[in-house]
Amino acid sequence: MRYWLMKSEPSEYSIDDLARDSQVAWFGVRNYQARNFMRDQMKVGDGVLFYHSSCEEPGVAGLAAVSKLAYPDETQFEVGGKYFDAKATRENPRWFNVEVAFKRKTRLLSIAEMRELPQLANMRILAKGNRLSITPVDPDEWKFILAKLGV
DNA sequence: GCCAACGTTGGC
DNA sequence: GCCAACGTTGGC
Repeated sequence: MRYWLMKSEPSEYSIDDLARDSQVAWFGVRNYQARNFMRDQMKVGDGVLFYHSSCEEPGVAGLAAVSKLAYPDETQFEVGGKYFDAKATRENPRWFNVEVAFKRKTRLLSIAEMRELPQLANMRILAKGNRLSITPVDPDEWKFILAKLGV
């Protein structure tokens, strides 16, 4: 069992949206590293920190879990769509997505607060210039964050 | 296979 | 809205 942090812009899809939907396909990822995490490493049951990015108060907003193994991202085939990829074919898909299920909303653990916690100093999300939308989380970091959030 | 140019990300 | 950092593209 592994742990992950997944970014989403709340104006696009927030923790409240996930609470409403219960489960969501994590489509639209167009970065190879993030794709590889989903395709090669994420397993059903893995823990997910749901992170709000590009918003007024960025930070961890809730918890989710991987609920379905990776499969080809349907949006790569949608001609004219935002996520269309002309080089992808059904026989040889390029992009994949897992699905994640809602666990719970938490108080916001802001990036500012995270930066002040030495236990989290090595998190990818805090590294300068980090842009990866999916990053692995250490079991120790996961435990610490859950304790911090009183979960 | 190099690398400059370009587009995107995302905190501030 | 700014801009640093990064990934991708494409000419050579």
